[in-house]
Amino acid sequence: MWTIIAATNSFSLFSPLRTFCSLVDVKRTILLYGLALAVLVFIMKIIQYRFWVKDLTIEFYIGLIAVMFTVLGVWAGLRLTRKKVVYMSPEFELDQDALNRLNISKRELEVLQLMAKGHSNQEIADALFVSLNTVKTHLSNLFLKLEVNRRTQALQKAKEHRLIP
Amino acid sequence: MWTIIAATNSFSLFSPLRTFCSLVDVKRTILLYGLALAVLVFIMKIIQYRFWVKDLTIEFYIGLIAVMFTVLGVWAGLRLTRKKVVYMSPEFELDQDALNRLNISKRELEVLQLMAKGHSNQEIADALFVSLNTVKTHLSNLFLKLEVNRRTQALQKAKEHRLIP
DNA sequence: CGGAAAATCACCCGATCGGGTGAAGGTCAG
DNA sequence: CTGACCTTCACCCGATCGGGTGATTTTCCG
Repeated sequence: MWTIIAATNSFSLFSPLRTFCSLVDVKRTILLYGLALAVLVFIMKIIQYRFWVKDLTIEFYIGLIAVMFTVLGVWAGLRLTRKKVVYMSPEFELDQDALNRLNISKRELEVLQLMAKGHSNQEIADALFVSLNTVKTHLSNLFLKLEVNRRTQALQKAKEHRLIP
Repeated sequence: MWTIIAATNSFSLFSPLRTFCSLVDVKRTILLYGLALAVLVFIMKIIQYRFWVKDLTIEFYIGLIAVMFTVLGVWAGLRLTRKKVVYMSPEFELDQDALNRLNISKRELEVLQLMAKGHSNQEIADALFVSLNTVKTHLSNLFLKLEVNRRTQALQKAKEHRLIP
């Protein structure tokens, strides 16, 4: 669970990694379903032989199976659709036109995205393996292109232009 | 389905109304579970008498019930937690619960909202007719309550808590 | 009424940010 | 090849921000 969230945070730009995580989810779900069936049969055997009961009512079986698979269904359903919760803004798509219109370079966009996450200039520099001065230069150019003079204003404008979620 | 979404959208501030909706949801879920059980028994009867089969294998029963209640579980789970999905809608509404939970005062919220618009501390002070020091105090308290130490991080957190759009 | 919480303001200090200038190397189209 | 553009980095300096402490007044609830 934590790894999934972390991965989503760190690599939200990489769809291949996201697909990989989903596959793992499905696999785990299938495995757990099999496990549940086995447990179910095991419980029935225990009940039958442990208490010398040969014929439990059909209603009991139905109830047992129903409860178990309802729980499993709820769990699986939530797990397989948890993406929607994590991604918070489902239908965000980078406005490529705005990028061209404002002449914002690839590197500047990266800095912008990290800034939007609340990182300081030093943290951005560390994340991109460049010096603090470089980040400041990129940000200065960004502020010029966005026609702002504060990072919070930049975030506002960038959101309006659909450059960040 | 659509009515539920509409209701959740329109009245997300009114806990009583939301509770009412939830109760309706639960009631409907219980009703549908009963219905499912009835349908299940009905299907079994049909299978037994329609095809002149007296003793279906226990595995068949298990499979049938499992599939049915898995589907039902997924459905119920998604339905009862659909709130999270609804929250993603673009329309913004202040989360009053979060305000109380985080102990954020009215004045602090005003400062937060102005900060979110990209204003500097001095501009916020001018807008609220208070001194720069006051704004700084409010922001310090906000940062404590939001557990951040930068205004951009505060914006992130505030957005997560649905305190700002 | 009394106390808790909120709102207001002040001062200090170090860290960060914003703005300006300059420069070196790489890429790529004309 | 050459010029435009991107990327990288450096230095400087003033403004702003963040954090801490302390204080007074106002508001509001028990």
